[in-house]
Amino acid sequence: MEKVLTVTVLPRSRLGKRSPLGALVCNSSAEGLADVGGHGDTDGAPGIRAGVHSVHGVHKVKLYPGQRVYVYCGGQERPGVVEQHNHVDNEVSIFLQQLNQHVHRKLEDVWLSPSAGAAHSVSSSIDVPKRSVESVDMDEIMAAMVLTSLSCSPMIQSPVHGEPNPASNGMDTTAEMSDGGYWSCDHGNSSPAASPPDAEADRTPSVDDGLDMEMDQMLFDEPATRKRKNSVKVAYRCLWPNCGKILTTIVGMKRHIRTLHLGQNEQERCQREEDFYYTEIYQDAEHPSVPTSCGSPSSPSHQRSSPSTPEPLQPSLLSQSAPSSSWQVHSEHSYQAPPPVVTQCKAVCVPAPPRWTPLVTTHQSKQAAPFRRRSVSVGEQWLQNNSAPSRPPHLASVSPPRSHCATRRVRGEAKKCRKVYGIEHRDQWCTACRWKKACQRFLD
DNA sequence: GGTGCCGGGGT
DNA sequence: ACCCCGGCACC
Repeated sequence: MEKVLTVTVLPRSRLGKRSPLGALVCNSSAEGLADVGGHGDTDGAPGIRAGVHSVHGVHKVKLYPGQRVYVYCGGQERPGVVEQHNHVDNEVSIFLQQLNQHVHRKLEDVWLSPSAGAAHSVSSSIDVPKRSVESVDMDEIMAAMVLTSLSCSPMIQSPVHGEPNPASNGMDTTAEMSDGGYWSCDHGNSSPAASPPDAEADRTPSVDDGLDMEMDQMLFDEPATRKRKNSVKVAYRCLWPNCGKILTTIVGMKRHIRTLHLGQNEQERCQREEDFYYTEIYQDAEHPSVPTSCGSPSSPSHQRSSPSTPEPLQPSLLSQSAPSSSWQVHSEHSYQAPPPVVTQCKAVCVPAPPRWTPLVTTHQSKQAAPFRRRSVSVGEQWLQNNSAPSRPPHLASVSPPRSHCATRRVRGEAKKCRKVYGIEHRDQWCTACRWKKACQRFLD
């Protein structure tokens, strides 16, 4: 099944056999959605809880928005409709129609069928499309994927914006952009002219990407995700072309979609289709704006490569990474003299020539590193004078000129292996001496 | 010129 | 990681 999914659904099959997403989608489409709780219910236990899926070795059950579930509330079991399933907390947000209120329950506390009525067929109580597993087709698989992605926070997908990858090429940018567009772009003027289902199909690749990412986040980045989810306000945005209406309740949004977009006669046929036409949006308390920025599609690269954002980042990254790399450089050889010299030399260092002021950060980081004093060789001087000024900053930062404020290690007073053993007993030298490195045996 | 050793290349 | 060596600074 996984194979089918991987090959059929995902254009770029990146899901390995053990891919969590593969497993989830698999379950979502075949068990989680079409056959939740009804499959493998061989022990005949009534009042199946969603969590019982773990009995089948499935640890994550996907409850999709609109799915009918049962929970205990006010001392009795009440039917409700899933609004949101938070995989991270394993918490389900449920709307209880009877009480007209929203509740949050742990997944374990959610029933997929009423506990009353022991012989109640599980599958009959579950509000699922009446289709067999064999009839799982593209639509259903895609639906599973879309629903899965809908139920997860778009914030999860947006971290890319936080740390733009300078090396990302056009392809990457495009993919990410379409992703962002999917989540939050205003459909008022930038929506595709295609009909919504087509639009949905068009988006599928991006959903794939997003899904991939968010699964990674969900499974491997839980703390961060949880932290974020708790601090955001949830709203729902209508994805219908030229609509973009935002409502705070999922029920209201569904009603909006049904009445305004789907129409009454389509209501039956598209029982759950309204799920496809809205998306959750999150408003962070700290950043009161829609998570994924929503630039005009005409200038997609503007967001990422805008000089204001990534550029300041670069120096800071450099200034953070450069020292460590310098440290690494200077300590990479185990035979080298230990750091005592370091503190001494740090104090001796002087700033780099003013010519390099644009690269202040690079030099500052470099300053911290040098261990020794070193004068400029003719060749180096020439390089510095001729090629350096015309060298683009990023190249310079990649391979900065040797810092000539550096100190070359003062020649030690101690005798070295060469002197002690003589060149004829080279095999008795310490390794460092043999390699023409700083003597390890006779430290200064 | 001898020596120490850094930076870099090869495996 | 290990090994080698060109090249430079210092003596």
